[in-house]
Amino acid sequence: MSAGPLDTDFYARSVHEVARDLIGCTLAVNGAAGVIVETEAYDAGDPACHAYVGRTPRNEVLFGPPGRAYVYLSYGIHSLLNAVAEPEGQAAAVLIRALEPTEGIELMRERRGVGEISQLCSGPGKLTQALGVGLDLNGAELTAEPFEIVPPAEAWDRLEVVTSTRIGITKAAELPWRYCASGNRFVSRPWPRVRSRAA
DNA sequence: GCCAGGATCGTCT
DNA sequence: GACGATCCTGGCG
Repeated sequence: MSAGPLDTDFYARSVHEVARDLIGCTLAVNGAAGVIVETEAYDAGDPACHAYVGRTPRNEVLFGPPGRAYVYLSYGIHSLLNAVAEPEGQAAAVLIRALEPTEGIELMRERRGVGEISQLCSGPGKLTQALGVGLDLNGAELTAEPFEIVPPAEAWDRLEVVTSTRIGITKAAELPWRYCASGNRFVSRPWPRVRSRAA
């Protein structure tokens, strides 16, 4: 694939394609980097998408041009990082849920306060802390500093990506819009919890 | 190992 | 005034 970073056209496609193709890409920011191993897609007609209720000051970045970062505060504690997708006017985004750490490991350890590598970026709230990504980056372009997102060295075709239901939401939770690098041990959870007893 | 509960605050009703 | 696209801790088996 191309050697350079991803450009805006990459993001101006179906959010599901973008979510799938981000798997295997390397995300670098603020002196640390990792390979994206888990994402989730949220599209405009999706009740779980923040844009579903219409345009508000909080979610306006979702309605803007693709290739920007949508960062918001979750549970009053965690910053969650999304990549805005689809052409401008189509409010959709990909939640980055987990990374396999590759560079700046020590810096991530300091920011996270934990030593175990598998605990540095194995969750949407964890990876933003490890990368030093906060609300100040909401609306920033993912195609420019301080972000750099580059495609995998190997062709996308050679990466095995599995899909499953999304995690941590109550609305439209049954939609299979979670994408994971198959067999990767740095995902937030190997597989969604299966309900052991039927209601 | 698994699960229940609490932390904490911006956003919307 | 209620509710999260989460994470961590503590209790129990």
